[in-house]
Amino acid sequence: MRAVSEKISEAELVVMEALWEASPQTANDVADRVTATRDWSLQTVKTLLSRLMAKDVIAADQDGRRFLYRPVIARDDYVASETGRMVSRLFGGRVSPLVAQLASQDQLSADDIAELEEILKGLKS
Amino acid sequence: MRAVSEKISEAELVVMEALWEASPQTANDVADRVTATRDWSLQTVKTLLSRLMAKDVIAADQDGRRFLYRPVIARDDYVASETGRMVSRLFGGRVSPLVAQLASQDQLSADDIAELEEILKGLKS
DNA sequence: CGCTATTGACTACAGATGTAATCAGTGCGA
DNA sequence: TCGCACTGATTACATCTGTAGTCAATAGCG
Repeated sequence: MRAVSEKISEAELVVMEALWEASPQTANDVADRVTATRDWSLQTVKTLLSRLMAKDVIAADQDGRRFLYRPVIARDDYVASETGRMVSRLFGGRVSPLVAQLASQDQLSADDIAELEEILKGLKS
Repeated sequence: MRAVSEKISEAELVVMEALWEASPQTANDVADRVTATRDWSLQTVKTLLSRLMAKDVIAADQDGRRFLYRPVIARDDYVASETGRMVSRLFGGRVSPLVAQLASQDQLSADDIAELEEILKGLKS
């Protein structure tokens, strides 16, 4: 729904994922989640939260002397916009070359193939 | 084949695309192609060529007092690696959620669907 | 009631990126 | 032969990004 205007950097995305997993969360909660994967300091996570606030992709509600952070954009919306950008940048806006590409790289498991057939069946109805 | 190690930036990619369209080309040729889409100066294009050289993703052969630039990595390889990164970053490495995503956004044309069926048919054999 | 621990805000700083301007070498035309 | 135009190399500089350190306010403990 809401367009994702500001660019979210690689490091910022890690923080977004933590917030998409659960929200709202305090800076400490987010840092705990993030440090499960990345060796970042608490300050680093806080800086990234600030930058995400500045970019208006997350918001915070005061809770005593701390803030509870939450995403403003849905993960689905972000994924949709990123996917669209990539399809247009790399595949001239066509989707099937993308799938052809993945197929040629042997990236498709048998399960993937079965699921894709299901999806297509649904679309043809 | 050759792994795409160095990160290619947005602006650099525009120059890469020009070289993938045709190669080898002089800096001026590249600039001409690039300025069809972007309002960049010749110097900007030359800087980007230098940076791509430093990243070893293009090479240049001397031709008199100028250079003839050419890509070192194939577009297919780049596209494959970028696609893989995106699939793992956004879709947990699974391809079918990607297609499901595109389907849900009505990004799939009838032609796409037909082509996808063809691709799947080929894979099942 | 004053001190300390907690928490957000501000500052830091190097490397990447976008976007050029300027410098310097050299081959070609006058 | 000499200067200029053309071309790559070097330098410039603001912004973004990654990764923190430090400052300042304040709420709760002793």
